[in-house]
Amino acid sequence: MADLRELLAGPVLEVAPLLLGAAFTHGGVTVRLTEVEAYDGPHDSGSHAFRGRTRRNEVMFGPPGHLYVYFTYGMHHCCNVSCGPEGEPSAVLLRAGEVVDGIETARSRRPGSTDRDLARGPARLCRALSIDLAENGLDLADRLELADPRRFETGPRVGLRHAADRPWRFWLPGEATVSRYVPAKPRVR
DNA sequence: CCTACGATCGTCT
DNA sequence: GACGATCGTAGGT
Repeated sequence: MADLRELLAGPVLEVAPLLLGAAFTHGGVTVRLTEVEAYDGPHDSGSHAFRGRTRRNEVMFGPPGHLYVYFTYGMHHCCNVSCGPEGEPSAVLLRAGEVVDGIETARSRRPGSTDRDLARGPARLCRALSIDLAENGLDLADRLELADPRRFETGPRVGLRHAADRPWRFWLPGEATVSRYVPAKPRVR
């Protein structure tokens, strides 16, 4: 198989579906990715990198194959795989997966959850894998085992106010762990 | 099944 | 000072 970093250096819309079915291991738990979203740096008003480089998003500008972790809503972490050539701030958000190894550990991190929901959703996935800001910038070589997704579907991204129309969410058909589509809530007041 | 709401704080303006 | 690439709970159908 070609070098992981080389594969991830391609355009984000080509890299995103490549991650479907991939096994991602961290913190003693392995997840098989079932749903991801593409974020295309400066061309994408939904991207954290749309207004340029900041301290938070600098991993997106670095080499491909590294983890970009951010903290949101005062309580949740979400993680992305940086991709595209160095200097181009694109990334793929890991939205959901199926726990395929270390399930007892994952259960202990999310007490009361059903097995299906352990890594269903970007913040739950980070919780199941014990990922927080300490993992920002982590090199994913040896943690990501790419599969060969023969078939996938695409549709609008979840929960964004801007550029919500772009069909840049990718998922494996028929997977129980794929989130239902929830459009962003309009602001009142 | 579904929709509505609020928690809570780092980041950027 | 405003807002968010979310989630869990509450309550209705």
